[in-house]
Amino acid sequence: MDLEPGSQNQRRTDVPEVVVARLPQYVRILTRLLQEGAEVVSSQQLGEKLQVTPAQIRKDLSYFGRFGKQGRGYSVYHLLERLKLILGINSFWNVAVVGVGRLGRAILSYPGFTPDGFNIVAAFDANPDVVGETIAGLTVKALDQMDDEVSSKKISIAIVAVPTEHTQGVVDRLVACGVRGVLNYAPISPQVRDGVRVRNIDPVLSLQSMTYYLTDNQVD
Amino acid sequence: MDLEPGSQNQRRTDVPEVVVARLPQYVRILTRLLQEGAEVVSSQQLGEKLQVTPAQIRKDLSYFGRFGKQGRGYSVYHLLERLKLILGINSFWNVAVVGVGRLGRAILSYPGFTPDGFNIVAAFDANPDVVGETIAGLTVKALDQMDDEVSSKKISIAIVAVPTEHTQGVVDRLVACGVRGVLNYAPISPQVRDGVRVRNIDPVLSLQSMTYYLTDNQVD
DNA sequence: TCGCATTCGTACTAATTTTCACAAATGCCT
DNA sequence: AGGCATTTGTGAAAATTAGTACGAATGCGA
Repeated sequence: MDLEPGSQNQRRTDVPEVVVARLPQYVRILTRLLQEGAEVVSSQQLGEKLQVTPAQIRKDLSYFGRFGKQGRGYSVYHLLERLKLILGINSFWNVAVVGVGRLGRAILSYPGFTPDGFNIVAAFDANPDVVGETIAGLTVKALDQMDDEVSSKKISIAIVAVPTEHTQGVVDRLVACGVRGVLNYAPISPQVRDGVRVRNIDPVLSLQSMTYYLTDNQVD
Repeated sequence: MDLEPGSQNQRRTDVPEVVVARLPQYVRILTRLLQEGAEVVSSQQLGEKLQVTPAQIRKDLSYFGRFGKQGRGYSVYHLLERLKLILGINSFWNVAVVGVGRLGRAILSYPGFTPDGFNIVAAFDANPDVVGETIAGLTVKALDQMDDEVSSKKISIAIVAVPTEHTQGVVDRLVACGVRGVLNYAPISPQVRDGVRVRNIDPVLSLQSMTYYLTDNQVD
């Protein structure tokens, strides 16, 4: 079996990260189109909604296979299913939230994770005053229960919202427990071993790259 | 006056966005180095801390001028000052938060914006029950007071944390009031006219591009 | 059934971004 | 003062990413 481009068995490392990063956006639009009752969509229409060229969409999809029909476009339903499969979001992921301060509580109460298949099934905090509290139907556990819970509840992703100075330590413990993906809210970039993935949510960095374009000495 | 590369008067539109997006990270590291008492840093050292190549750092900086000394490196203090000036974060920005639900409250209480020069000076919400409430020292105002407040308090950036279906409308109103930068927390990408900048904070998209690499049929 | 308007998938080309590699400074050490 | 180990800034090369353009399907309507 070989791995020519366009094969469903495309080696995953051959796909540029930028392409992978666009797929969830395609999923978003397709989900909405499906709800609206659309059966077929062209790369042209998709491109308009996403502000990218139709060619880029076709190219992106071609890394994974041939999902369209000439003269017609893509089946909204089938393309959506395939993309979910490719991204691994066709089934649920169990997620732990670590750090139940103000931000952690907002995350636990945020209704946007579950509909997209991310089930928050555990919450941890280092503060004994918080441990035992129930938030959004979950009882907060102590950090030393992480290992047990991660195993028993098959948690592979953690959302980390702890103070900056504790973040690397918490991430290390999570990785030691078997967590393979981390969504970090602290303003640092935790280091992890190969095979573990980190995404950072850092609003200040976003603002700072925006102010560049808002200063007066700009041209555009 | 011409605009050869490396000039401090480099046309801002000639600088790739990826480069601009890296500058705030340089600022982060330099700030820490300054606190730690470092006086000089080489692109080599900077690169190690940021996991990028020294060449990339030198190239990035060269878009804006020549800040280093051969054989020595960069003055931490001076490079930091220059980068802050370039990014427009050498002085304060007044920021409004729109949407005072759970997420908005977490944002209002988040202590990370102020030290980096983003002063939250106003909060708005559509819900009359919330208007008048005081959170983190700010009294929540009604949406129709936005225009007055944005003018009188010289607000140029808004953080929007309202329900998805109201987001585009709120952003439109903000832009009409004169806001030129928007940090949006809803899972859509609001459309704005030229000259207005948007950054989206979307944890679900981050998770979905991560699960791709966590699924079993991967290679790396 | 045939022609035609669409639209995909992809080879090729263009643009962008990163990395390499080296001349030119710099300042430390003897 | 001179040599040497460093390290910058930058052209040129390499790698990556995006866009063009066209042959091959597809299915609708006459």
